Amino acid sequence: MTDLRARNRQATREAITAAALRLAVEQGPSGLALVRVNDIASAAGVSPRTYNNYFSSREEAICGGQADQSRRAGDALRARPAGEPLDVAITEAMVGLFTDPEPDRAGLRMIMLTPELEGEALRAFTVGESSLAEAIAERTGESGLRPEVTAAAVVAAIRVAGRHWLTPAANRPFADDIRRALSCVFSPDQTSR
Amino acid sequence: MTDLRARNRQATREAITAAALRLAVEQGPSGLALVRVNDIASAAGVSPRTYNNYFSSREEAICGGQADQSRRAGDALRARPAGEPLDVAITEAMVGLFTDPEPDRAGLRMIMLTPELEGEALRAFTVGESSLAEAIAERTGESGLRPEVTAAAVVAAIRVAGRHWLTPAANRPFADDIRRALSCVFSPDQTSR
DNA sequence: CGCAAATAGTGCGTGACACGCAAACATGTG
DNA sequence: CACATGTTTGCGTGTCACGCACTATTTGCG
Repeated sequence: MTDLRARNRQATREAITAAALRLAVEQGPSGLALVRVNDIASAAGVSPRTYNNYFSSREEAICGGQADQSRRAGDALRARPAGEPLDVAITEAMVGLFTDPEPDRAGLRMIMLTPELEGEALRAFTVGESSLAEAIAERTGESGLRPEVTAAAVVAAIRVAGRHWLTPAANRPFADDIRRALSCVFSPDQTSR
Repeated sequence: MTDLRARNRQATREAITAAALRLAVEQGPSGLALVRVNDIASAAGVSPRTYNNYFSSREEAICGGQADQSRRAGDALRARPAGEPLDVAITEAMVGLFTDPEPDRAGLRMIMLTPELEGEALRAFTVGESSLAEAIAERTGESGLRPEVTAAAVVAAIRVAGRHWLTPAANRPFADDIRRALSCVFSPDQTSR
């Protein structure tokens, strides 16, 4: 097992992000400003100063969980069997990563649909790009632009899928939206060329 | 012509973004914190309070120009001849939009490679997605996920292209990188499936 | 085991900042 | 020329991020 210190650190980090996201959801997108640093810190059981050792803005704390998840994208792809074609490997890896467990609608809605969080939310998804790009490069043996572009396109597609999944009235599983979005990436429209 | 008011407003906005970016470039990525709101405002010839009417953070001001450019993505695509295949229409529209004029390397480097600006930089590029998606939907007659995913993938590819163009030693025109990146989007790797 | 070094948590102080408010000011209209 | 609408500005306030110094906890080594 890893360091006790490392585990504690991870635990506090998660406590803070969880508290931050929970409080933000409680206040709703309009009342984001009412979520004070003090509240987050005390809800997480740490001092405000410690909160600030982990995150340098409320936004970052709120989106921290999403960022952690995205960062695992590379490992998720590496966990797929080697023989699998690239497109299905990526698709299944992303479906597994982002729907296990099925995300909390309220939380994702807060992160993705609150204007003040837009920048941090994009960052949270985008931090996964580099790790995913590396994993793609390893798998395909390619280097240079293509793995990076593929990774960026995949992440972008998942973002769009998330937006659609949050659309009211739609009650599909998130996996469906991810699959549909990624299929747009892997087989672009040929008819309208 | 449009309102005098509207033009003045636009002029002030541009003065502020220009001043903000210039000062940021002067200090370099490490000294971003030294670029004070007061400096930006006085360099732009407005009061600090007015600066704050236009932008609610230094980061937003610095990246404002990039955001304005991205917002024109939809119009750029609409300006392409109707008969053109979608992929070349998008490619040429984006090349035109982002290389006329050829961007300032120092400015783009500041925006794209400064960690504290990452969130805003992503936002700046991403604001173009919706307008581009609409234009794609108009052109193809499709609706739903595909236009949005395509737009998001295109924007993501351009971001990657920008990163590569900023790579030291490479002295290609930006247009080359954009074309290469977009071709990865429009014809994904079929060999490694 | 016990001690020294490394690392994490905390309190305090400070400078900067975003924004509400209300008053001056500019611009377009009948 | 007056009136309505939109813009700039100064001031005051609450919040925040972070440097610094100190304490507590964990770790590795003799």
